[in-house]
Amino acid sequence: MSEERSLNFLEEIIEDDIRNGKNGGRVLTRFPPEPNGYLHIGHAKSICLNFGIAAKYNGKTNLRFDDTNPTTEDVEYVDSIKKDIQWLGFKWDKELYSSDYFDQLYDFALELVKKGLAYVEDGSAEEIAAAKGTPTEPGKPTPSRSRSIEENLQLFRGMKEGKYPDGARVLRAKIDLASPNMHLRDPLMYRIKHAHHHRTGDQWCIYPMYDFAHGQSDSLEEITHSICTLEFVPHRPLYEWFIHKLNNFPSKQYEFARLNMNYTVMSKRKLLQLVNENHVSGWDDPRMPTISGLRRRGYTPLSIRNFSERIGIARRENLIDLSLLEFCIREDLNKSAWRRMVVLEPLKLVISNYPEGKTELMEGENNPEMEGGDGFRHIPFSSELWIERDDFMEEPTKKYFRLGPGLMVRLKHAYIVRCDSFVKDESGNVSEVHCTYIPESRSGTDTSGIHVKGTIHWVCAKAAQTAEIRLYDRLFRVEDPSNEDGNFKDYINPDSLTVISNAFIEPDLMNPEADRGYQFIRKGYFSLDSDSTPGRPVFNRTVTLKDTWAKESQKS
RNA sequence: UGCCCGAUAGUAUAAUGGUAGUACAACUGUUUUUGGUGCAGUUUGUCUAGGUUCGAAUCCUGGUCGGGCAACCA
Repeated sequence: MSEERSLNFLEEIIEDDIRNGKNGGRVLTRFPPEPNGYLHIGHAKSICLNFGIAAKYNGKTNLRFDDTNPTTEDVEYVDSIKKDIQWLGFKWDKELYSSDYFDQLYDFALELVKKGLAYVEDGSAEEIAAAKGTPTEPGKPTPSRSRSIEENLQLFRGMKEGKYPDGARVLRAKIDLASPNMHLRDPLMYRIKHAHHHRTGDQWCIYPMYDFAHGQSDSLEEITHSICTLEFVPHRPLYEWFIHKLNNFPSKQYEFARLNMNYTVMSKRKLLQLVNENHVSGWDDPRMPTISGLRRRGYTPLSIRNFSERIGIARRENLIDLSLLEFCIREDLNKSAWRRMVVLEPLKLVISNYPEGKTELMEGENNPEMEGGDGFRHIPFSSELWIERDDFMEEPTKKYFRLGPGLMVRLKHAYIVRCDSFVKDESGNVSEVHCTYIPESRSGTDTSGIHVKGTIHWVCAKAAQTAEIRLYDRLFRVEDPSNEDGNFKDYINPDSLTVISNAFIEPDLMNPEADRGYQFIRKGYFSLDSDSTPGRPVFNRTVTLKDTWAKESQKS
């Protein structure tokens, strides 16, 4: 099942650890989101890595919500995160919360205070920052730094008991104010926040900071490999300092480069702005790089897992081509999506030698990539059809294989027709194309001996139903909106959404399956949107088909 | 200009001192009742200057370039 692939650097580390009998060969990872937003494709990379690597080495993965900041977090996010991970196809071992450890973390903090390794700081945020120095100048101690252990104990307990207002005091680790690593200049461990927490309610008014809480949570769970992104590299000495001073389980932190993708943004802060300022309809807008957005867009879990595998894991900054993601979903959907015919921009085609009241039922396989076609459906055919407007040219160019005066095409699953004439309306637009059909050329029983270069899709005008179709394009006009001058929102693509309110669909599509991918032949992959109502389907375009003709015709 | 991380085709990612490979993208050709898919092929690369070595993408030194770090965020 698994093909040969060289190991990434984390797998090498783990195989080394197993070989050396570290942790008795046990592998336990964790995925630790803060529940303050929806998961995006970058998180998917991390999820696939953490769950994938554990599974590969017979280990397990915990889901731990890093919920140490009550003012930004909410159960709405907890629920969406769980749903997204499950949808991607992963099962966590334990569902845990940093807030479950608040008592234990408080005890750890007391222990450090008692060891003289932490102290209560009275200075304001500004005073603390000023005393920290700069990267090129060492910091200076604040008056609080020399407090006695007894006094620290009393003040820290007072903080917990709610004796002080927000911002009045903090607990700091006593490390090294002259360290070249800014994170070691007596980092904050606890701050006062009289805020309601989504799980612990009003039980606490002090909350631990990330650097203190995260490592000790890893330790408490006996996480063996704590994998995070590159911006935490400078935090690692601090991660190790706390574990060492508390003599806790020695979890190890490893870092990899986060995912960046062109034509989108990937930070929660920016995604939140797009939602709050209504540049998109919500976190699950199909243009968003969120997992919920991709799901609604029609992406499959498999395609996202394959994408995560293909982009690789390394420690250098990257900007992945959107085209790779698109390749992954086409690859999956080509094999599974049911083919249907839909006309987005209609033009009437009249077959003059076809009996006027007659209807035939043509057979169309669901998926030609599958053995036996994955079943088939009936498609009504009659003398009047809708075809795509750009499948007719009044004055065809050399390599145009579609309809034009005198030209012949195959109507998919039906007959070959020859264009005899066309009609224009008052404003000069082509309104009807008149053809004759070749009766012996019917699909499957073609004895005409005629070979045509083009095949076009169509929908029977009498039997056609209508649907709303939403066409999506990239959300931003530029590859890396975060790195352009000015605000990233200045680079939003104004044409990222095109709505076709009345496309003609073949009748079978009036009963679409919600979780199925469809390929609208020659147009792209589509999936049913949750805005659909009975009798009024709405389809999202997941991705276009590759279109070498569009490329060719744009050249000239 | 303090500390840390990094640099291999357009984009990613392998090669762990011994033939620079793979995928996507781009381009050819071929097949095809989707200008899709499939198949075959082509183009494009080790940041730089030294050093070690029979041999360097890999090890060492200097430089250049890119990124990160001074939140009571994670």
